[in-house]
Amino acid sequence: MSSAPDLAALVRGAGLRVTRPRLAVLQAVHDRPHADTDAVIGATRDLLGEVSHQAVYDVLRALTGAGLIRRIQPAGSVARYEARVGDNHHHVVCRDCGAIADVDCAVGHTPCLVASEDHGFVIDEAEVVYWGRCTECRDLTAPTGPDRP
Amino acid sequence: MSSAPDLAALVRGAGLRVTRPRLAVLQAVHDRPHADTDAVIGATRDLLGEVSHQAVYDVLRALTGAGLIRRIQPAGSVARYEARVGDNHHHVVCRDCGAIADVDCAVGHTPCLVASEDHGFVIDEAEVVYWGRCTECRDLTAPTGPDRP
DNA sequence: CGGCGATCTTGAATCATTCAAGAAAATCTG
DNA sequence: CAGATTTTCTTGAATGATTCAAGATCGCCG
Repeated sequence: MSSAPDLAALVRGAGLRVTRPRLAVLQAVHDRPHADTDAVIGATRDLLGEVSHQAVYDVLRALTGAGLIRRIQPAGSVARYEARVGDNHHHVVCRDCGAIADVDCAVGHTPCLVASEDHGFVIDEAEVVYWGRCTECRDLTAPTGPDRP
Repeated sequence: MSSAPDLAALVRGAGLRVTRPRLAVLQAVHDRPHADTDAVIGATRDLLGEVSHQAVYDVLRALTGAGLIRRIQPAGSVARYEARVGDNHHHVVCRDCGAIADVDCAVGHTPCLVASEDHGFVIDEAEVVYWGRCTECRDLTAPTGPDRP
């Protein structure tokens, strides 16, 4: 009695069949923003019991295609998913541990959406990734350089 | 004889030993911007004869670490490399064929470099990927929808 | 011209993701 | 509500980019 009915409505509203795996995966992604596939599989099993990893892969693809979740994949990382869709927001990624946090772009609502030269491409999305180091990783390397000969 | 000496100077200047594989890989990346690892391996072999793929992987990592080339990896793509470094430029990526083109950001020199909220992260780079469809792929899907029931 | 250490070769391993075929379940229809 | 139909899930295996590891080779310094 909380968000379960909402999720079912979301799934059905997207033109998808409502199944237990889909509800559980959607719930998991809602609960754990930026979780990778493996984490989603684990969270889904916590909610549901046994689920094949293939089912989770299929569901993630279906939900992504329906626009209910968003797939993000910073360079060097595995696929991650988030349920915050529809708004224009971007991500900060830690170069060391891969941690991800949300940020709203500083430049108005449609940041950098106009490329200086589009080479004939029809652009529909501008994705921004801020690279840096999170607080924890910075603290680890700052005091004593562990290994850099 | 044209850029060979320059490349050697570049490699040495970066504090790396000058080897034939390194020169060839650097040349290959200069010649083919946005080539993936496999293409770089092929181009390198055209220049050098036999080279192990592992050597190319090692070299690409070394050159990337030294800042002589840049690794780019749009979501869903394998690693690609380019020799245009040091300037602030971004990429347009075709959702269908994965083609990549360079673009300079429309917003001044440091586009979106200031995140509205950095969550304590120390940000050192803002990477922008424009997603869309290239001219060819647009022409392919527009006239007659091949498959979309 | 050695010698040391970085770099290349060879060959195998990893691991996220995908492919494939059959079983189970969800929606539609009568 | 049963039956038919199509989608979705399960099981099990394959793919492929990238990495690991150990030994041979080669660049660079003195």
